[in-house]
Amino acid sequence: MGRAPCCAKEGLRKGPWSTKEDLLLTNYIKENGEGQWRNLPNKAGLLRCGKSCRLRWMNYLRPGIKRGNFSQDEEDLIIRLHSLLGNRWSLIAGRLPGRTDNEIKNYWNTHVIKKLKIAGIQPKLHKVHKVSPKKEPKKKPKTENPRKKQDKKKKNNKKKDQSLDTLQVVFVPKPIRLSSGLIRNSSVEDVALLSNSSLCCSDSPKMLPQTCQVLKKCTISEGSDIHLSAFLKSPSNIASPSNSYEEGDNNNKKINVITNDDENVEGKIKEVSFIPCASNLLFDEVLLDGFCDLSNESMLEKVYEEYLQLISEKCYQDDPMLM
DNA sequence: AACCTTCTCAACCGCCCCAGG
DNA sequence: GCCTGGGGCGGTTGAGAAGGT
Repeated sequence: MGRAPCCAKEGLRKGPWSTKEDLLLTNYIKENGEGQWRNLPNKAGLLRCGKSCRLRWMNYLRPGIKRGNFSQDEEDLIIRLHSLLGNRWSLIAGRLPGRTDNEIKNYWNTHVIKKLKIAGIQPKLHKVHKVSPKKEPKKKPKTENPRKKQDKKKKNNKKKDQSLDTLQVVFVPKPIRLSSGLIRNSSVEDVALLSNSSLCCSDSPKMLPQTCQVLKKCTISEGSDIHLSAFLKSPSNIASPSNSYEEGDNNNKKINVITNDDENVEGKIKEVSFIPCASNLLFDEVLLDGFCDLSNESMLEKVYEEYLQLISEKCYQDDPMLM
């Protein structure tokens, strides 16, 4: 049995939204708030799919949406965030107040890529490591139509492309979802990977997540609730000199930390700790391998410095929960 | 002016995660 | 543990606009 579509497709309007529809949607949300998108069209008197309503609201009608051209600062920020996060537009959008993921994605695809190419820069390839590789994708019931056929074709091409990519892929860590409470509870020295706010860290400029360059692989048992924290550069607090393997039973949490053998890690890792927390962090593996350009340490440091500066400028000002 | 090509971006689609039953 | 619905995300499309010939 297949999953029911998000809404009955028959008789629904598609395409550009009219002013009247916008008004209906805006008024309804003003009165009743966001959410319940599935039922919203009926209640609001709209002949639209719930998803379509959500998209329209999120991308255009929501208060505080910034329209128009991107400033140079915004563009720089996008480029840097993209180099760190890849195509995770929602994360990038989270750091650009008033900009939506869709807008940033469009801007990237139409403007930034072109600019980078002209400048002779090959935008970094990113591939998000799958959270649960063993999980089979859910099969949908097939009702062949031209669109579906097209999609199939696309899918096949995509598969082919991915297999080609695997040799030159840059792995990006899967974002970790943390509740705001945990962020507040964490030490100011912590460096945390957050889904909602991308890579985040303390406001202490010396606490750079330097270990990205030496941390080869973290394996966390499935279903672990963890808080990845405190990657600090400090010669006086070395976990282990060149190859670190830690296993601990912290509320049944199994932790393996393997550093890159090829790298001289001495003096770079103070601590790698995983603190159980209330949020649901479900992943098998975080790969930081290739996350940064290992061959150029100074460049790495520079990028992080810039990033941290950006975070401190943009993130903490706009995101009180991270304060 | 007419036609063709390229570009832009709003909107759609399928997939996935997560919470709740 | 499985199933289902809600919601969110990223990739892609295609109509209209802009530019070129």
